[in-house]
Amino acid sequence: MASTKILIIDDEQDVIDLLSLHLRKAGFALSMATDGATGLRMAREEAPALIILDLMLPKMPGLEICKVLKTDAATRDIPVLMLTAKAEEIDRIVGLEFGADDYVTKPFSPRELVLRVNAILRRGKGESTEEKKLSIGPITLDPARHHVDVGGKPVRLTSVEFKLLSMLMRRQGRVQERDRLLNEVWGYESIIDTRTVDTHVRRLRKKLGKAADAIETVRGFGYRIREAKR
Amino acid sequence: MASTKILIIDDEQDVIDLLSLHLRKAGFALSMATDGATGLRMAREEAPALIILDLMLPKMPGLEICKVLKTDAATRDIPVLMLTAKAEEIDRIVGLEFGADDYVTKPFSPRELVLRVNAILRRGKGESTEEKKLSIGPITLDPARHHVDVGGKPVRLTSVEFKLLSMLMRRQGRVQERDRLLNEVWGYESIIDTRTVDTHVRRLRKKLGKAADAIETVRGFGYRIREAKR
DNA sequence: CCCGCTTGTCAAAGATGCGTCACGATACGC
DNA sequence: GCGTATCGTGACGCATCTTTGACAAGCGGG
Repeated sequence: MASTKILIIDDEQDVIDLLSLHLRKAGFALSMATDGATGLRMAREEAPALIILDLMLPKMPGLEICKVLKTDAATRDIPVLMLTAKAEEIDRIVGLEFGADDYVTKPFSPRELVLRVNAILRRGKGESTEEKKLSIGPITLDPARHHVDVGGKPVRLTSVEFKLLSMLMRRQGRVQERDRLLNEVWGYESIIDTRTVDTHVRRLRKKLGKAADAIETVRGFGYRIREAKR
Repeated sequence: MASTKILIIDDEQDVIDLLSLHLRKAGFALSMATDGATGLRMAREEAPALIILDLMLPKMPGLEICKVLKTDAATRDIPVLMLTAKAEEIDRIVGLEFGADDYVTKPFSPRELVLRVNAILRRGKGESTEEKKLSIGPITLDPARHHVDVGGKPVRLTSVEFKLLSMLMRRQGRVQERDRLLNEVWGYESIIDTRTVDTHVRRLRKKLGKAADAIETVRGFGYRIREAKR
């Protein structure tokens, strides 16, 4: 990995130190900015491969910066990884579509962060793993538009249901055990009951209607989605 | 799940008891150390898959231990899960970051702890040791998707049957005696009747249909699976 | 401020798998 | 060929896991 450059925009020195440590260890080159204006300038000038952006910044809010980044042609294609304080903010980011490519909630585990960074960069190289529509049987899922339909008819899913379904579809055929789903769908901080997964699976099945049986129960392990038939 | 080893470094007996109880129940093998020096030694000698480290230790502070662990080449790659007493310390830990991979604040919920442990271990495995498909004769077994088929046709196996089959297939050609099967399929120290193995082998054969004879009985010893013919 | 939607929790009901047993079948030693 | 040890088979009750429906708290919108 020939030193991919990452730009960090954050005002807290602790966080910067932490990020630096682990990202350096992972073999990345770094730039830092402690305020939004500087961050934007550096993004344009240095053309980093990825930007890590704190949602809470003095003066200019992170979302605003993200918006600008995604508007400017020079920086539009640079993936943005958001740092957010609370899990609740996640939905707003995803929902309002400010263009962030991923997010990590504070406090985060360093390992998780590096993993995400790598994942995003890999995505960029692979040229469209993320934006691609997924479809299995009659179910079609469009990540970009947060949209799902079954047999051509649109289905309204809630945030959790959507994440759950897209997670299952991305890993189609492979069994996802409950706690894994918890970690990936509900995020790093969750301490919720694993039985809750069942409830949401049930709601999903209900909404999927005739395609409900696409989600198979693997007793003693978890759930998986039926393989696409060829 | 063949007994992954976890090292606990903590001086409070209560905490150790609590951790032991739940981690054992979750199927892990454990080692314990009540002080830092011993902990470090054991980490080097036993090469555990994960270390749970209390931040507050007599004599040597947890952070110091973490630092040493992350410096030593022999232990550098072992993930560390920190136990911290107060939420306020989180920021300091994150800020100072001596390389811990995750942390849990006391008092912690057992469920949360086990969840985190599993999550960390999964991460380590995820990228590197991608589970390989196994196939012998007409039988194909895919660990990732919990799927088996015989001559192209899928076969529905239950949890125990699946584990039993994959164990036999991993050790193809070699005879597996009952006790051994009991230990690996049913987990640590199982107290079930050895005849039970027969029952499950029978069920397996039944489900495998025409490929049933792939499992050979070795009278007086146990079972083995036929070598792959080429 | 109220209302509806979303979401996590819980308990009861339902489904499935698992371990055990008894008995018949088979292999092995003599 | 006989007896004994070992293995295969089918049935059965219990335990566990999953499903289901209902409920309440939280949040946002009108």
